[in-house]
Amino acid sequence: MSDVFKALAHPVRRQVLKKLRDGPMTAGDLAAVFPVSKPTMSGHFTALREAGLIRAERHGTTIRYRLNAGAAEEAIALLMGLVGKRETDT
Amino acid sequence: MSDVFKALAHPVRRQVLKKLRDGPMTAGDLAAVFPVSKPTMSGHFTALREAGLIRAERHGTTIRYRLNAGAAEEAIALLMGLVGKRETDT
DNA sequence: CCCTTATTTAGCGTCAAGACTAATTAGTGA
DNA sequence: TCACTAATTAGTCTTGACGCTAAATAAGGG
Repeated sequence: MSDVFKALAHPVRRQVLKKLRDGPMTAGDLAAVFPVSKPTMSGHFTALREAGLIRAERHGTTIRYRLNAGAAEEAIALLMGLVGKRETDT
Repeated sequence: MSDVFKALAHPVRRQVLKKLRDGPMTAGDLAAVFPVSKPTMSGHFTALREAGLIRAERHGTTIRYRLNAGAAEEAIALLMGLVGKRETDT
Protein backbone atom coordinates (compact mmCIF):
# COMPACT_ATOMS: atom_id res chain seq x y z
CA MET A 1 0.00 0.00 0.00
CA SER A 2 2.96 2.31 0.50
CA ASP A 3 3.58 1.97 -3.21
CA VAL A 4 0.13 3.30 -4.00
CA PHE A 5 0.54 6.44 -1.90
CA LYS A 6 4.10 6.86 -3.15
CA ALA A 7 2.79 6.75 -6.71
CA LEU A 8 0.10 9.28 -5.86
CA ALA A 9 2.65 11.62 -4.30
CA HIS A 10 3.88 12.91 -7.65
CA PRO A 11 1.81 15.53 -9.51
CA VAL A 12 2.63 14.16 -12.95
CA ARG A 13 1.49 10.70 -11.94
CA ARG A 14 -1.78 12.06 -10.55
CA GLN A 15 -2.34 13.92 -13.81
CA VAL A 16 -1.73 10.72 -15.74
CA LEU A 17 -4.48 9.01 -13.80
CA LYS A 18 -6.75 11.96 -14.47
CA LYS A 19 -6.04 11.70 -18.19
CA LEU A 20 -6.88 8.02 -18.16
CA ARG A 21 -10.33 8.55 -16.68
CA ASP A 22 -11.69 9.12 -20.15
CA GLY A 23 -10.21 5.97 -21.60
CA PRO A 24 -6.93 4.22 -22.40
CA MET A 25 -4.02 6.11 -23.94
CA THR A 26 -0.69 5.05 -25.41
CA ALA A 27 2.55 5.77 -23.60
CA GLY A 28 3.58 8.15 -26.36
CA ASP A 29 0.36 10.13 -26.36
CA LEU A 30 0.53 10.45 -22.60
CA ALA A 31 4.18 11.42 -22.69
CA ALA A 32 3.41 14.16 -25.22
CA VAL A 33 1.16 15.88 -22.69
CA PHE A 34 3.82 16.45 -20.04
CA PRO A 35 6.95 18.60 -20.16
CA VAL A 36 9.35 15.82 -19.24
CA SER A 37 11.34 13.36 -21.33
CA LYS A 38 9.90 10.04 -22.49
CA PRO A 39 12.26 7.99 -20.33
CA THR A 40 11.12 9.96 -17.32
CA MET A 41 7.51 9.31 -18.25
CA SER A 42 8.32 5.64 -18.70
CA GLY A 43 9.52 5.63 -15.11
CA HIS A 44 6.28 7.21 -13.96
CA PHE A 45 4.29 4.56 -15.83
CA THR A 46 6.31 1.86 -14.12
CA ALA A 47 5.61 3.37 -10.72
CA LEU A 48 1.89 3.54 -11.45
CA ARG A 49 1.83 0.01 -12.85
CA GLU A 50 3.70 -1.47 -9.89
CA ALA A 51 1.27 0.29 -7.58
CA GLY A 52 -1.55 -1.39 -9.49
CA LEU A 53 -3.07 1.95 -10.47
CA ILE A 54 -2.78 1.34 -14.21
CA ARG A 55 -2.56 -1.69 -16.48
CA ALA A 56 -0.57 -2.02 -19.70
CA GLU A 57 -1.46 -3.77 -22.94
CA ARG A 58 0.81 -3.98 -25.91
CA HIS A 59 -0.78 -3.34 -29.32
CA GLY A 60 1.86 -3.71 -31.96
CA THR A 61 4.66 -1.30 -31.24
CA THR A 62 2.59 0.80 -28.92
CA ILE A 63 1.67 0.18 -25.33
CA ARG A 64 -1.72 1.26 -24.13
CA TYR A 65 -2.29 2.14 -20.50
CA ARG A 66 -5.64 1.99 -18.86
CA LEU A 67 -6.80 3.07 -15.44
CA ASN A 68 -7.27 0.43 -12.76
CA ALA A 69 -9.68 2.12 -10.42
CA GLY A 70 -9.71 -0.81 -8.02
CA ALA A 71 -6.32 0.05 -6.55
CA ALA A 72 -7.38 3.62 -5.94
CA GLU A 73 -10.56 2.44 -4.30
CA GLU A 74 -8.54 0.33 -1.92
CA ALA A 75 -6.52 3.40 -1.01
CA ILE A 76 -9.73 5.32 -0.42
CA ALA A 77 -11.05 2.56 1.81
CA LEU A 78 -7.81 2.48 3.78
CA LEU A 79 -7.87 6.24 4.20
CA MET A 80 -11.44 6.23 5.40
CA GLY A 81 -10.54 3.52 7.87
CA LEU A 82 -7.49 5.44 9.04
CA VAL A 83 -9.15 8.65 9.96
CA GLY A 84 -12.79 7.67 10.21
CA LYS A 85 -14.45 8.19 13.54
CA ARG A 86 -14.32 5.09 15.69
CA GLU A 87 -17.65 3.83 16.95
CA THR A 88 -18.01 4.46 20.65
CA ASP A 89 -20.47 2.07 22.19
CA THR A 90 -23.38 4.39 22.99
CA MET B 1 -1.51 17.77 -1.92
CA SER B 2 1.69 15.95 -2.82
CA ASP B 3 2.73 16.40 0.79
CA VAL B 4 -0.36 14.56 2.00
CA PHE B 5 0.26 11.52 -0.18
CA LYS B 6 3.96 11.63 0.59
CA ALA B 7 3.11 11.59 4.29
CA LEU B 8 0.75 8.68 3.79
CA ALA B 9 3.39 6.73 1.89
CA HIS B 10 5.22 5.66 5.05
CA PRO B 11 3.81 2.79 7.15
CA VAL B 12 4.86 4.31 10.47
CA ARG B 13 3.09 7.56 9.63
CA ARG B 14 -0.08 5.71 8.67
CA GLN B 15 0.08 3.83 11.96
CA VAL B 16 0.46 7.11 13.81
CA LEU B 17 -2.77 8.35 12.25
CA LYS B 18 -4.46 5.11 13.20
CA LYS B 19 -3.34 5.52 16.79
CA LEU B 20 -4.70 9.04 16.89
CA ARG B 21 -8.20 7.98 15.86
CA ASP B 22 -9.00 7.26 19.46
CA GLY B 23 -7.84 10.61 20.75
CA PRO B 24 -4.79 12.84 21.13
CA MET B 25 -1.46 11.44 22.28
CA THR B 26 1.83 12.99 23.31
CA ALA B 27 4.90 12.75 21.10
CA GLY B 28 6.61 10.59 23.69
CA ASP B 29 3.76 8.14 24.09
CA LEU B 30 3.47 7.81 20.34
CA ALA B 31 7.22 7.38 19.95
CA ALA B 32 7.18 4.60 22.53
CA VAL B 33 4.92 2.53 20.30
CA PHE B 34 7.25 2.31 17.34
CA PRO B 35 10.65 0.65 17.03
CA VAL B 36 12.48 3.76 15.84
CA SER B 37 14.32 6.49 17.71
CA LYS B 38 12.59 9.58 19.03
CA PRO B 39 14.34 11.92 16.60
CA THR B 40 13.12 9.77 13.75
CA MET B 41 9.60 9.89 15.15
CA SER B 42 9.90 13.63 15.50
CA GLY B 43 10.62 13.80 11.78
CA HIS B 44 7.53 11.72 11.05
CA PHE B 45 5.43 14.08 13.17
CA THR B 46 6.80 17.03 11.23
CA ALA B 47 5.89 15.37 7.93
CA LEU B 48 2.37 14.67 9.15
CA ARG B 49 1.97 18.15 10.56
CA GLU B 50 3.18 19.87 7.40
CA ALA B 51 0.77 17.75 5.40
CA GLY B 52 -1.99 19.01 7.68
CA LEU B 53 -2.86 15.50 8.82
CA ILE B 54 -2.19 16.20 12.49
CA ARG B 55 -2.14 19.25 14.74
CA ALA B 56 0.16 19.94 17.68
CA GLU B 57 -0.56 21.57 21.02
CA ARG B 58 2.02 22.14 23.67
CA HIS B 59 1.00 21.35 27.26
CA GLY B 60 3.88 22.14 29.55
CA THR B 61 6.89 20.16 28.44
CA THR B 62 4.89 17.73 26.39
CA ILE B 63 3.42 18.16 22.95
CA ARG B 64 0.11 16.57 22.20
CA TYR B 65 -0.77 15.55 18.68
CA ARG B 66 -4.31 15.19 17.47
CA LEU B 67 -5.71 13.90 14.23
CA ASN B 68 -6.93 16.40 11.65
CA ALA B 69 -9.31 14.33 9.61
CA GLY B 70 -10.11 17.19 7.27
CA ALA B 71 -6.84 16.86 5.37
CA ALA B 72 -7.41 13.15 4.86
CA GLU B 73 -10.92 13.81 3.66
CA GLU B 74 -9.57 16.19 1.05
CA ALA B 75 -7.23 13.46 -0.13
CA ILE B 76 -10.17 11.06 -0.31
CA ALA B 77 -12.15 13.56 -2.35
CA LEU B 78 -9.26 14.10 -4.71
CA LEU B 79 -8.79 10.37 -5.15
CA MET B 80 -12.45 9.84 -5.87
CA GLY B 81 -12.29 12.62 -8.42
CA LEU B 82 -9.16 11.19 -9.99
CA VAL B 83 -10.44 7.74 -10.72
CA GLY B 84 -14.18 8.15 -10.50
CA LYS B 85 -16.14 7.45 -13.64
CA ARG B 86 -16.71 10.55 -15.71
CA GLU B 87 -20.31 11.34 -16.50
CA THR B 88 -21.07 10.67 -20.15
CA ASP B 89 -24.05 12.68 -21.27
CA THR B 90 -26.64 9.97 -21.72
C1' DC C 1 20.46 28.85 39.03
C1' DC C 2 20.59 23.89 38.34
C1' DC C 3 18.46 19.58 37.33
C1' DT C 4 15.26 16.65 35.11
C1' DT C 5 12.12 15.48 31.49
C1' DA C 6 10.24 16.07 26.80
C1' DT C 7 11.08 17.11 22.27
C1' DT C 8 13.44 18.96 18.47
C1' DT C 9 17.59 20.29 15.75
C1' DA C 10 22.19 19.29 13.85
C1' DG C 11 25.16 16.38 11.56
C1' DC C 12 26.19 12.23 9.13
C1' DG C 13 25.65 8.01 6.16
C1' DT C 14 23.07 5.38 3.01
C1' DC C 15 19.76 4.58 -0.38
C1' DA C 16 16.04 5.69 -3.56
C1' DA C 17 13.52 9.22 -6.45
C1' DG C 18 13.58 11.84 -10.38
C1' DA C 19 15.57 14.15 -14.16
C1' DC C 20 18.45 13.97 -18.38
C1' DT C 21 20.98 11.86 -22.82
C1' DA C 22 22.41 7.89 -25.25
C1' DA C 23 21.82 3.18 -26.26
C1' DT C 24 18.86 -0.87 -26.60
C1' DT C 25 14.84 -3.75 -27.38
C1' DA C 26 10.31 -4.78 -29.74
C1' DG C 27 7.44 -4.73 -33.60
C1' DT C 28 6.04 -3.47 -38.51
C1' DG C 29 6.71 -3.26 -43.17
C1' DA C 30 9.49 -2.35 -47.59
C1' DT D 1 17.86 -7.68 -43.74
C1' DC D 2 17.24 -2.72 -43.27
C1' DA D 3 14.87 1.09 -41.93
C1' DC D 4 11.45 3.27 -39.05
C1' DT D 5 8.71 4.10 -35.00
C1' DA D 6 7.55 3.23 -30.07
C1' DA D 7 9.00 2.43 -25.70
C1' DT D 8 12.19 0.93 -22.29
C1' DT D 9 16.78 0.24 -20.17
C1' DA D 10 21.45 1.83 -18.99
C1' DG D 11 24.30 5.22 -17.11
C1' DT D 12 24.94 9.45 -14.61
C1' DC D 13 23.87 13.30 -11.66
C1' DT D 14 21.46 15.84 -8.08
C1' DT D 15 18.38 15.97 -4.52
C1' DG D 16 15.54 14.32 -0.88
C1' DA D 17 14.01 10.51 2.42
C1' DC D 18 15.04 8.07 6.50
C1' DG D 19 17.66 6.06 9.98
C1' DC D 20 21.03 6.88 13.77
C1' DT D 21 23.78 9.43 17.80
C1' DA D 22 24.86 13.61 20.03
C1' DA D 23 23.76 18.23 21.11
C1' DA D 24 20.48 21.91 21.77
C1' DT D 25 16.08 23.92 23.21
C1' DA D 26 11.77 24.41 26.15
C1' DA D 27 9.27 24.08 30.47
C1' DG D 28 8.87 23.21 35.25
C1' DG D 29 10.42 22.20 40.07
C1' DG D 30 13.85 22.25 43.72
